[in-house]
Amino acid sequence: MDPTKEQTNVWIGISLAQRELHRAIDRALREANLPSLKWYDVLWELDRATDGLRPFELKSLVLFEQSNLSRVVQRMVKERLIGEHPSRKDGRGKVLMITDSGRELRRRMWKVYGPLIRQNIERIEDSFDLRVVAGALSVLADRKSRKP
Amino acid sequence: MDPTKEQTNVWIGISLAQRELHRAIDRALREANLPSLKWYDVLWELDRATDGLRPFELKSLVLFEQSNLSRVVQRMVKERLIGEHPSRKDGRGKVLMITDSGRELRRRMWKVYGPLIRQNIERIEDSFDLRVVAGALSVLADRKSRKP
DNA sequence: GACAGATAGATGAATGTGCATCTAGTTGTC
DNA sequence: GACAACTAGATGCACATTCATCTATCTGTC
Repeated sequence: MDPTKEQTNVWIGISLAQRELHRAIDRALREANLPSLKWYDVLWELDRATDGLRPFELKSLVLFEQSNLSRVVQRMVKERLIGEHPSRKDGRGKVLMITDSGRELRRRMWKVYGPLIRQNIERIEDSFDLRVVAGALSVLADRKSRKP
Repeated sequence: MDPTKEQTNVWIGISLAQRELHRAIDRALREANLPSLKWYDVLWELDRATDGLRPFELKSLVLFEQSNLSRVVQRMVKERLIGEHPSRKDGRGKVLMITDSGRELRRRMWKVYGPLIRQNIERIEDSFDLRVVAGALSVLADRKSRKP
């Protein structure tokens, strides 16, 4: 059945806001000679995960396509930002760990990325409760909460 | 300066929700042998604009890169979904108009797209006010409201 | 009205992305 | 323990996207 006008507006809002901000951030990173947002996502998740992550785990955190993640990882390994170690538990798999230079790159990227998040999101803070907005979005991002 | 935790959560929510829903919708369209969401966006804007649109106007509605829009339009013209007419007012430009078969394709796409919007967004409706969420997002999507 | 800059749109080359498919290893079931 | 079904990850291919330019036209200023 057709969505309501409000439902449609939420979806359009998500689409356009993401397009606009993503582009602004990626542009700023590029201008600072830094890699793109996707690499940041990977570095961030691996930096948090103290025991490393399997690619399939990483994939469900960052919501990349599997084939795409596979190639991103290859490039990042080549740049020595992350390291690969064969998985002890699963002969098919490997464990990804961030390297020191990966950690350092993430920090440098954050110096560009962080302020842009702040500048952009704080524009709505006076009129809207960020916790409400974030709460709604996090439900939508969660595939598991979808009905079958 | 660093963003707050809530600011970051909003941005992450936008990113992940968009990635997840966009992929689900594009997949459903592909399974129904229909073109991707981007084409829908173009068809929709041209269907609303009774006098047609110049590519640069369309671009600021759908937030595509100019070079990309230029090629998307080329493909859609080749498929006879939209028509090009030289602009009478501006020798550099052209005016895009949707064709009947473009209108019809949009209707068929909506039959897949619409229900997916509904199913996904209505999941948050009980807990959140959609007008609030949409309002916040629309501010973020609007480049003009950004401070310099 | 001539010229400098701005704007509309197209395009070559490089890169990214997605789907389909492949291989290798794993888990269950009998 | 053998075999079928499943999962992790890689890769060929086609296509989409981006950046950097380019051309043509337009607009403002003197």
